[in-house]
Order: sequence, then C-alpha cells, then structure tokens
Amino acid sequence: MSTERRKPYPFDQIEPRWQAYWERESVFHAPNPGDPGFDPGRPKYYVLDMFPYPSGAGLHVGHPEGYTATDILARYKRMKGFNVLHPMGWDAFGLPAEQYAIKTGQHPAVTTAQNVGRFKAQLKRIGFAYDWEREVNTTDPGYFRWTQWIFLQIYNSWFNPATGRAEPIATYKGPDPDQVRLAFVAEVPVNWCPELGTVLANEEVVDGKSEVGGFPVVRRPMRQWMLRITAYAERLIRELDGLDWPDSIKALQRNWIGRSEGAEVEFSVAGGNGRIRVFTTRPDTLYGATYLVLAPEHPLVDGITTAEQRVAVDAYREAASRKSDLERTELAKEKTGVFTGAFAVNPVNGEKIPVWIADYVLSGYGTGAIMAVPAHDERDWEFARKFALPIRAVVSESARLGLGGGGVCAAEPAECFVGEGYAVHSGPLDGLPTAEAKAEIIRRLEALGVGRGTVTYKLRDWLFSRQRYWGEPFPVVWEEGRHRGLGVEELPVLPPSLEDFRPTGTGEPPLAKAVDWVRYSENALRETNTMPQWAGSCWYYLRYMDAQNASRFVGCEAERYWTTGRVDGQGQAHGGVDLYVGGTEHAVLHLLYARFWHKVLFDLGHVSTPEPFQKLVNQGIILGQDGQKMSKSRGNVVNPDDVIDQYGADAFRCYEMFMGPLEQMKPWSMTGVEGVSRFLARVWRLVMEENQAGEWVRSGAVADAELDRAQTKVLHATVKKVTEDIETLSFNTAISQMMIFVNAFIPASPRPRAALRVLMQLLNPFAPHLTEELWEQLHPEGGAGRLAEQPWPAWDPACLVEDEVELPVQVNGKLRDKLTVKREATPAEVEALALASPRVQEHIAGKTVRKVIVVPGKLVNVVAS
RNA sequence: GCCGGUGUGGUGAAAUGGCAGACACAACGGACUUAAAAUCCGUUGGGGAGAAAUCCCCGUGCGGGUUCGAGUCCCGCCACCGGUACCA
Repeated sequence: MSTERRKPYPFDQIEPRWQAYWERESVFHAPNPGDPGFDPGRPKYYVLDMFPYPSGAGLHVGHPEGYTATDILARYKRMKGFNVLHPMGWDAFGLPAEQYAIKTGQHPAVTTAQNVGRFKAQLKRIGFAYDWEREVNTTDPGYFRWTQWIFLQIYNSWFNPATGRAEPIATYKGPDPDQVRLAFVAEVPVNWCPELGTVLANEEVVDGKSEVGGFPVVRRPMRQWMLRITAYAERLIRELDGLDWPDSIKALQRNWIGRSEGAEVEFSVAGGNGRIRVFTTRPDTLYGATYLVLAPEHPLVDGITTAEQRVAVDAYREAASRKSDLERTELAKEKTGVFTGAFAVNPVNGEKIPVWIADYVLSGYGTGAIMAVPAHDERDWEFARKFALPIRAVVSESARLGLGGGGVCAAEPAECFVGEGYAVHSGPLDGLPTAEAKAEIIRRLEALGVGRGTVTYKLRDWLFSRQRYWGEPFPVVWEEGRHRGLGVEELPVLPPSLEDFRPTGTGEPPLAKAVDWVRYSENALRETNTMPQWAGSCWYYLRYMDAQNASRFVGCEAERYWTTGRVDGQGQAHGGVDLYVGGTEHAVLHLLYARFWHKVLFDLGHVSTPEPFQKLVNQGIILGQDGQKMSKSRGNVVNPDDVIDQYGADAFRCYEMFMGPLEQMKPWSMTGVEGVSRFLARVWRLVMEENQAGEWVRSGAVADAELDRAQTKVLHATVKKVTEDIETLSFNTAISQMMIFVNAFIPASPRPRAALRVLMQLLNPFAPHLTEELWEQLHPEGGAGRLAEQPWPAWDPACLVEDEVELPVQVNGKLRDKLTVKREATPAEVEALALASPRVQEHIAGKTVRKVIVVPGKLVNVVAS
C-alpha cells in the first residue's frame, strides 16, 4: 500500500461494480421447480463445494482453489444452458468458537456470526457465482431443527438384516427395540481427554493425543450415544462401485471399513462350561493353533480364570484398562499377557491348549478372541517366543515339501511364514492349497456345528455424543432410566443460554449446568450431550436444494429435481450431487458419515438416490512459496485479500487455476500471479488503449474485420480446447490456450471484434469481471445483454484442418526431416516423398529399408538396417 | 509393514503409444526512455562441430522388456508425499 503501483488495468473499479450488479440482479439465483423463472426445458447441474468452518483467521488461499474450480464449472454450465445449483454455507458448530467463549465469555453465536460475515465478504470479493438465497448455517435453529429431525429418523429405525435396509422401529418384532435402534446408548470405553473435559471420537485422537490441542487422551467407560454405521458396512463398500470418485478415495474408504473374510471357530473350555468363539482369516491354520488369546476386556475372562491365576489376571486387566491407546499400541513394543489357567479344546483335533489374555487382542474387533498360530502370524510368533509357547508349522510354501513327510515335524520352524501355501500336519487338509483348505475347514466346522464362515469389519459404530456446549442438543429425554425421542413438533430443541461455557470436568456436559433447561417435566430430564460437528455436514447438500423450506428438511420435488440423474434397469435412481469438490482430509470421515445418513434417509423413503455424491474430485493442497505446508508458525501463509488488493480477483482466480492440475499439490508463487495478471492486462489491451490523458478508451484497432486463415484456426482451436478442458477440469491448460490466442491477436491490426467477443465468452468463467466489462466495450451499440447470460460458443472442426500438414519423418525412430504434404496425400505418396528426402537418404545410406510406417496426418518412420 | 499417489529444464508445468519441454515464471540480450518502471521483440534442456545457415550426440528417478516408435504400456527397483497400522 506504501508504493501506489500503477495497476495494469483498472480491476479495482471493475470488480466491485460487477459484483454489485450480480447481487442486485440475483443473476446467479437458481430457481426450483415451481419458482418464477423456472424453465423445465433446461437440464440441471448441481456443483458443490465442501462448506468451510468459518474460523476466526479468515479464508486462506487453499479454500478458494476448489471454490474457483467449481465456480468456473458453474458459470460454464450456465452458459451451456443448464439450471445450475451452486450454493455455499457454513459448518459453524465446533470447538474453536466454544473455546473462545470459555476464554472471553463471548457467546459462540456471536463469534460465529462475525466469522461468517468475514468469510462471506471474502468469498464475494473473489466474485463467486453462489446463489446466496440458499445459504445454510448449521447453527441456525431453522437448520439444526432438521438435523435433529434426521437424528430422530435414525433413532426411530433399525436395520433389518433380512431386507438389508433400515426400517421403522415398529417393524421390529423382538423383545427390546432399544437393542436394535440405529441410534443407541452404550456404556463404552471412550477416549476421555481431561484437558478438554470431553470424550473424543477415535478419529479425533492422533497418536494418543487430542487432534485439537494435542492433549493426552485416556480410556474410560462412559454412557454414550452411538450410531450403528456398522450395519451399513457392506453397502458402504459395495455401493462405492458405481461412484465416479478417485480410486484412491475409494481405496481409503474400503480400507477404513476393513472388510475381511474368515471364520468363527468355537473352542470349548476344558473342564468347564462355556465356549470361546474366535475369529480368524486363516481357518486353514486351525491345526497350528497352540493357544488362545482373549482381550483383557473379554466377558469370559472372569469365569475361566483359575484361582491360582486370579491375582495375576486381575492385575493385568486393571493395568490394561488404565492404559491409553497410545500405551497399548505405539509404546507397547514388547508383547504382554497373562495365562488364565484355563485350557480350551480345539474342535477339530481335541487338543487342549492354554488360554491367555493379552492386550494385543482388541475387544472391539471380531469376537475379541483369537486362536494363536505362531508359525503363521507375526504377532502370535512374537508372543509365543516371549512366553515360550509351542510353535507348529501347518502351512508349507511348496506343495512337494508338504506332501513329503508323513511324520510330524517336531522341530519348531526357524521363522514365521504368513503367506499362502499348502496345508501340512493338518489332518484332512494336508496338501490342499490355502484357499481350498480354508473352504474345506469351514465346511467341516459348519458340519460339526462349531464354526462358520463369516465376515468382519474394522469399522466401528460411530460415537455420536460430545460433552460440549456448541453443538446440536439431542431431541431426547430420559424417564426412569430410559430414553425417549421427542416428537417432531417439539423441534428445534434449542441449547440453553449459559453464562459459563467451561466443561464441568466430570465428564458431565456443560448443558447439565442449565438446571431449568434439563428439567423437561416432572419426571423427565433432557439429554445433555450434544452432537458432533459431523452431524450438520452430513446433510447440508440436501438443504441447499430447498434451503427455505419450513415444513420439510428438503421438499420432495426439489430433491428429486436436483439429484435425480440416471435411472437404471431396475428403476433405481442414481445421481445426487453432480460434482463435489473438496480436500482429501474428508475422505473417510465426512464422506463416510454423509453416505451413511443418506442411505438411512433413502431406505426410509425420504430421498430418491442411494448415494449423495455421484462425482468427487479432490483439490490438491497449496503449499507456501517455500514449498512447505502453509502455517502461521512458518510465516508462509498467503492471504487472498492481499493478493486481490494487488492484482485483483480475476488474476487471483486465474492464477489459482493456472498453477497446475487441480488435484495436485503445488506451491504458491507470487511471480506466477504476476504472470497471470500480465496475461489479463494483455486481454484488457486487446480491447482498450490509453489516450493522451492517460484514460482507458476503446482501442482503435478493434474493428469488424474478417479473420485471416491463421486467426480463424487459432480461434476455433481455442474454443475447442477451452471447452474440452473445462469439461475435464483441466483449467491450467485451458488458460494456456487462451494465452496462445492473446499472443496471436495482440500484434493484429485491425483486431476482429467477433474473435474478441468469443474470447470474452471463453474467459468469462475464469475472469468474470474483466470479461463482462470488455464485453460491454465490444458492444458499443449495446443490446447484446450481459456476458454471463450468453450461450457458450461452438467451434467448427472444418476450420481446424489445414490443406497442408507438416509431417515429421523419422529414421529408426529418430527425427530426421520434416515434410509438408497435402492433407489428402495417400500413404504411398507420403512414403515416396519421405524416401526421396535427401536427409533421409543420408541416414539410410548403406542400409536396407525394411519397412516404412506411415501414420496419416501424423508421422512417417523409415525402418532400415 | 500394508494401501494410494508423485518423480520431466533453474521454477510451475504440457504432451489420444507418434516432433519431449506447449503455456508461464525466472534469467539474459535488444527496442522505447534523460533514466527507471511498464510495454514490445528475441534467446533460453545438456554437450559437441561450424564463420554461418545448419548439423550431430545425450536427455522424462534407476534397471530390464514389449513396439517400427515409450515420459506414456509391462516387469523389477529407488526416492519423496499422503493414508493406515498389534484389525487376527
């Protein structure tokens, strides 16, 4: 600001002017079916950004990367004749506002409103074509009323395994519906963070510390609301197939859900009653099981422990329960465990093997118990070595070795082998390759009634409650120890007003301080937990379609119109959001949770497609100028406001896109912004020039002139390239092509007005302010209408073909000459010309021509040796 | 360890199996200017021959392969980035 640099073109006047115009005229408002101005003849296009959390720090250059990409697409699709839904909103519940409230006493709603105002102003300054009439805010009672409503839908349903879908709880005929609800209460060991005074979800704990703040986290059992996402594990995996998502994200989700096929095997407890069920992915190694391990929390541990081992077992369990996740995994380099004194009987050979407990077996996965096969599992191997337990090889790498020996190999194997091979020392399985051995043993176990083939998932149920103030209250009350969902007519449940937002520190949520609020009635108390931040973002894309609807979370007709695309052979609708752009950091949490909610709503008949987001694209991270991740501490953060002050919003937008492919990680460069800004200034000067007084006036070179051949070709090539590149989100190369156009037309005089108009159309989605201004200048007589309302230009392929083409001529794959030939030249003619070339002659001298490859219009390759 | 991604000039990058480095940044040279900025024109992967026009060799992380032809396809490595990690 100190050096008042002369602006390359007057963007500081142009940009506010057009932003005001767009807002005043509601240019980017998308009408719903039934609204005035709705045109049923237009196809719809729903392009969505991941909405931001409006932090106090304001926008940084990472946010607008994806937003610019979608904005270009939205503007392009509008010009292509689509009715485009391109909304924006705020994911505004969350910890920072609450912590600020704790520090200052400022109500989170106040901070949130301020931050939203700031973000919104910043986004408007970039010139995004959002339909602000559809703005949503997750903290708005008119919004979270429906978040609570959806929770009640989930609460009031169950997953029917027979139909494979959610159904109203009334269709459940069992004794206790509370056991099967999709939202349920469980006493579970949770990640308790004393510092934050709250529990955290597994995914909010990084390396045993809280993701926010980095405070230590310990395990502690508490009563929590859970959502039964595991019921949907299979569908969440299977239905990824039809989605147009990056393979990497699909892989991340599959990985997270962690489907694994195997078997459950029942071991009876020797000399006792009771059976221990274990899960294994290698049932073929059952004959190699030399001991069992239960998780310390396993319910059978108490019953089977012998008197002699009681003290040791209790001590171990006590210690394990106190260990944090960090201590149980990362720090636990050495395996630990204790013998229970009990023995189990292997159902296939009657062998008695010891039962241990160890914290390397997790209570939450599989059955919480394993059969240990140390010869073929690294962990079991390590454990067996440490506690001198027997190790028996039952899989051989090669078939020959396996079939050879009849006698039992007494010696322990020298190392652990976890691969597949052939069964040995396994009775009836001997000689079978692993896959067949698995199938065979499962058949036998099932016949004996002591096991079955089964599938388990890593995915856990979703811990859905938080001990916080700034979140959606649950629409639930407690009466005589039982929960009850409130009626829909009681929504929204507003949070109470509080003076003091601090956590109680006991694990009791802050809402418990509002005694009057908590007392719902004579004998009912309100639930005092709140929902996690993910709740609001699970369905915001639905609300955008009908943001003002007061009687339904989204109107049926609007929902059908904006999401329904393809309908498959079974009459099943597919579609949803046509394009969703956001960061990879949401690959497994937000995107999985949203899919889950959507499927529940779909099963219950509230939405018409089984998946919310048909196509997903991840934008890459923008690094600082030093190639490092942007962060305050490194001091390499780029603020969009500064960039816009200096170069304008159009340059900012174009640079964000010109940096490189959207999906790629790339460093910011201020000189790069300058380059793009120069390009826009050249566009400006194609149309405008400075007069003696230093004012910008229409350039005298602009005229209604005919285009020459070369100009025609550049024009049509540019239309083609820009159109195709926008469709594939290759914005960087689209801009390159427009630079080529400008480089070709800058020296021209006269400059054909028609060509310049087309350039404005092509460039408009990228640089909407500049092009709108110049469009006006290119229509001195007026009457053409606004550029944003123009149709997208078409290209004529005939203008792209040349009469003569230049063909590279290679000899043995190396470029040796170039030929200029008529387009219609036959391969034989081209071959003759190529062989006649003196340069070619030189290189084939003394050799025999074996072959001549002619790729028409492309190249000639003479093969000689 | 496992899963995914990326490796091309000084830099960001471009290339349906067909002229590697488009477009831009930076650098250098020139024009304009009293001077600078801005603008415009030109050179710019490395090495070599030539007075020059030109020409030759090498070159897309490394090693193999397929092909008339490979940055692109296949096999085997290496490095970096992201995710995940006692999930039986």
